[in-house]
Amino acid sequence: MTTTADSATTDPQTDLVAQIAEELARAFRRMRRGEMKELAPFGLTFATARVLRILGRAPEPMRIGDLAARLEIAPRSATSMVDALEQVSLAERRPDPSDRRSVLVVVTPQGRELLDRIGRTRLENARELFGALGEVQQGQLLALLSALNEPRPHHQGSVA
Amino acid sequence: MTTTADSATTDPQTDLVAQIAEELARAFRRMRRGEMKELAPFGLTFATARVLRILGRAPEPMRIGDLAARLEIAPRSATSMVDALEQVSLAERRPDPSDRRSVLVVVTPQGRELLDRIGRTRLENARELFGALGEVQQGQLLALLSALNEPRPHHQGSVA
DNA sequence: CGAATATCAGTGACACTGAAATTA
DNA sequence: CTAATTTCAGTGGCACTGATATTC
Repeated sequence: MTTTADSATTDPQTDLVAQIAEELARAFRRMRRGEMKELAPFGLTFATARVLRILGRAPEPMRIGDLAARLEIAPRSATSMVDALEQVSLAERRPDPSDRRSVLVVVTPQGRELLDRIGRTRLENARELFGALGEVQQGQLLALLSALNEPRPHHQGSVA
Repeated sequence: MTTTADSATTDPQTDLVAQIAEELARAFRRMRRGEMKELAPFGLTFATARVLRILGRAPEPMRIGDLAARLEIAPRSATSMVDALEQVSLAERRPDPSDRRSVLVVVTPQGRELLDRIGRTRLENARELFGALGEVQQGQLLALLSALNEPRPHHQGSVA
């Protein structure tokens, strides 16, 4: 398997993954651009809205480190995200009673309210983008993307 | 509207499109991060590599404006991209003989050479990511993403 | 003249790393 | 003391807008 193509530029397999990469990037950019425009009036960006959603879905206040892990970004970056949310009163830091090194982040009532609103906005935006697909196709797309993102056995970890 | 918004609403029912959006973003970030690491040694970034590929595929030298349109970015941004490529001698500006307002961008021999190399690198990276899918599934994914990106008439109201 | 083309200047978004402070 | 957690400081990537030549 993995018929390692010698003629990389003419291999159909090559073109396939390369094309997927292109289309994936394009879809993401379009989605991001659209959402940025929708969210701006609410004082949110694409990234901060995502953070707010994640915080809102969390069953309990999250620590910065956990948030970073969930977002797949560096802890320092999570700090800045929380800064941004706190600055517009959509989230708040609280001391963690069980560990004074930690900080717990909670969504404020305003944050809850906004989440509800942007949930609908986002939905329309997403429908605009994904509306080209029928429901069955949407399901397929979700399944395929989820499969991509699923952690799977890897050789040679990038352990430093 | 989640009036009974209790804590543990992970809501697997949160709209299909919302989940697609999440997975799409995740896949993009993973891809981007992986490629950035691969490309850095060559003095390229995710975006400049894309520009170089597009220039390399063009049958003839591209004008900045056309490049911007192809990239779906502002002309001013395309200028910066070309700056970056020119700075590392992978592309060059040329006067457009037919219009002195315009600039034509061409890939240098070094650029060609590098394109060939990163083509292979990129392939490995993409296989790493998309390898979770079989060839048939890859084809499906490409078809679905392409359908998303296809320009289509605006519509109000949804299928449901 | 108005329109198109590219560039200059400044900014915003979002991620990174490395170093420091606090606490376990 | 070592390790974990967060934050500070600085930087890199990549896009944007508005203003400014230059040329059509």
